[in-house]
Amino acid sequence: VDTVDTEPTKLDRRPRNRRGEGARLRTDLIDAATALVAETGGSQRLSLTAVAKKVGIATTSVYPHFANIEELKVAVVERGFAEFGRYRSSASRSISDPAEALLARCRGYGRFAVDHPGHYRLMFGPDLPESLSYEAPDAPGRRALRGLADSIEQCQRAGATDNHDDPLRLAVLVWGCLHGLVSLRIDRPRFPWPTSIDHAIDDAVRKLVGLHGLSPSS
Amino acid sequence: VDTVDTEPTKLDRRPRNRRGEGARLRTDLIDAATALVAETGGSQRLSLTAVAKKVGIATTSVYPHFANIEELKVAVVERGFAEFGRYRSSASRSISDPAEALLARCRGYGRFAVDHPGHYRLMFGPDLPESLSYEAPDAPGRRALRGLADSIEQCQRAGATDNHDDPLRLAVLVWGCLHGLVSLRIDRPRFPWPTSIDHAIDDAVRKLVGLHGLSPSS
DNA sequence: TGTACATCAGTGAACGCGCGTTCACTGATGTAC
DNA sequence: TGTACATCAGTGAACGCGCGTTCACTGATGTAC
Repeated sequence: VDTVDTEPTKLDRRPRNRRGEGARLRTDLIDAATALVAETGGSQRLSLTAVAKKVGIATTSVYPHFANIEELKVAVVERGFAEFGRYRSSASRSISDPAEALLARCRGYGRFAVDHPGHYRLMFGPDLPESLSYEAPDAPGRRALRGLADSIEQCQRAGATDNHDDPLRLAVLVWGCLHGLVSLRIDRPRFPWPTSIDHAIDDAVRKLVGLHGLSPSS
Repeated sequence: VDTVDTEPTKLDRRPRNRRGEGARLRTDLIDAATALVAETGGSQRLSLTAVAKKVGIATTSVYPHFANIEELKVAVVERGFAEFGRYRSSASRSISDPAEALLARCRGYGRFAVDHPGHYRLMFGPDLPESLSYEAPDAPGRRALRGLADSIEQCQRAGATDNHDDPLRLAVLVWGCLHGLVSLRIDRPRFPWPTSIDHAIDDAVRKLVGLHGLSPSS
């Protein structure tokens, strides 16, 4: 039997912001949406209703901050790309050899996907909001790709490979393969993968870029 | 102004099956679900309601044939894998050289994905029904992978490559890369891809398997 | 050859859920005077 | 120093939509007799 005397309080209702601090709710909403994407492993369950419930406000209170879910998704994706960049740059920090740096950055790519599968699917899958969809040359995905091409070009200049194709073309190829390797791992976690994701990435990148003379163990 | 005299007929209502032919509705439902997956480019809009509407029956009439959407999805996916197999085998038919056959089958893989993006996403994405999710060794995806490994092994035996790694391990690597290359093409159709999908697949597979001595143009 | 009836192949109404979106509103609080 | 009030930060009710699922039902038709 429930304790009848407990008043039917609206549970987890969020305290109202002070005057002038209404913008806080905006970041709280992005936090909640980010958490929902992480929890549900995708953007399927990302709805204004679910986000409002998680934050503890009325659904209608979302509207002053975001006109629709799409805008909220964009904010989540932008955060995701920022974190994605940190993964890759921190992976190659303090590595001077360009080939080792390239491999480390690619492993960082994989680690981000494994750590944040929901965000990865949203960022590189079919649900990416229109406004970020790689059409603008300064879209975050395009910038990441240019970074990969730069890293490959460094390898070519340092003589770490005999492949002198267009670095951007090579980068697109490497990107595609990385995407497939990590997508399958996060979407088929129970498949008996014969090697670790790091090993698979190393193997693929070495072969695709034609890196030579490196110790084959990572 | 509408012609008022037209009775409000339930439009597109499907004629009732003859007695004993109730099973026809089952295939009609799979047809409709297949069409919906093809139209919407995924399984998002695949619902009992939508399928029933498309077939022209009451929603409740689906239940005698499928207990839930999951069962319907399974039927759609099984059809998809059958078609997928036809793509790959017809691509390599009448090719005797094992390396050329491997490349042709991989291009067939890509063509299936480009021709049927909705099915491809369902078959290789996170929405695959549990019962088909690659755990059983005889799951259709597992059989396709073994076929790829066989094709690679033929290349090794014929001396088309110097790589003598475990063919299954190589096949998993190639599969991952193929998956990424085609997934990005179908999910980012407006990206300025520098090469055709066929060319990208050829390039990647040659490098990953280490094929040599082939005319580099496909 | 006729007819009763079991069965088949569905229908229709109803319910609750989560969702997006509108509209009028409320109550606290900073600030102008 | 007090107070009126504009504005800020949200609320609550309501609507229609698509969805899954239940339940009792209906009408045609093949078949047993």
